[in-house]
Amino acid sequence: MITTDEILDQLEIMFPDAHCELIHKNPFELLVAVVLSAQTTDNAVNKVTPALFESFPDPKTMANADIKDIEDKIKRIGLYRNKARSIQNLSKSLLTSFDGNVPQSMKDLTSLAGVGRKTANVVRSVCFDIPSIAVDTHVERISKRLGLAKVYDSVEVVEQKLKRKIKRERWNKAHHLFIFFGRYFCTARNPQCNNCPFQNICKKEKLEKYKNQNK
DNA sequence: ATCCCGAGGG
DNA sequence: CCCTCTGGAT
Repeated sequence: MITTDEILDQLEIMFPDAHCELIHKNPFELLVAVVLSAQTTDNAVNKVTPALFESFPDPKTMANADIKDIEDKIKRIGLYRNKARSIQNLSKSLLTSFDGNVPQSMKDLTSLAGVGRKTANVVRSVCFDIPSIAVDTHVERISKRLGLAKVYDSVEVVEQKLKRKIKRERWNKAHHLFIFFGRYFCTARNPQCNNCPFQNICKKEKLEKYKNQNK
């Protein structure tokens, strides 16, 4: 039976430069980019953020902007009304509660508009190098296909199981390895099962059977 | 459980 | 056409 460490070793070989692909120059920009990335490809986010940050480079300008100007800048990605409201309100909170800085604690981060546990984990990991496992659509799917979590586990349970099975010093890298594997190889539709090194342990069929039952 | 919500791929 | 994209708030 393959160990979790061996899975990660294999993924390191396949994706030696797995990293955060959201363009950002500072914690504020990453925070906003991650909020924008909900249910949206990071490629799409990277197309709108340069112009967005040129107009609104910091919490103060973002907080004082006309909401419609923010909406126009991000219209091409989905859920743009909610996201515009979130990043403006989040910017206001950064000014009033955190002296204009992005906080580091889970509690403070998730107090911000549009910031849930997944977004907070990404910011903590990438900006502050705090060991974290952010469970998004890719990490959830990969974890279940590789049998690291049960098909019926919630994202919270998936996070707990990954943290238990993966050495703490590998958490941050493991997250991006799963993202790259899920984004470029073990995709939701038409994954490259033919040349996959994990065929013998894959729970893909089981996961799909479970999902079909519950709809 | 539902809504938000455009763009790109198959 | 249908599915998916680094979810969160109600």
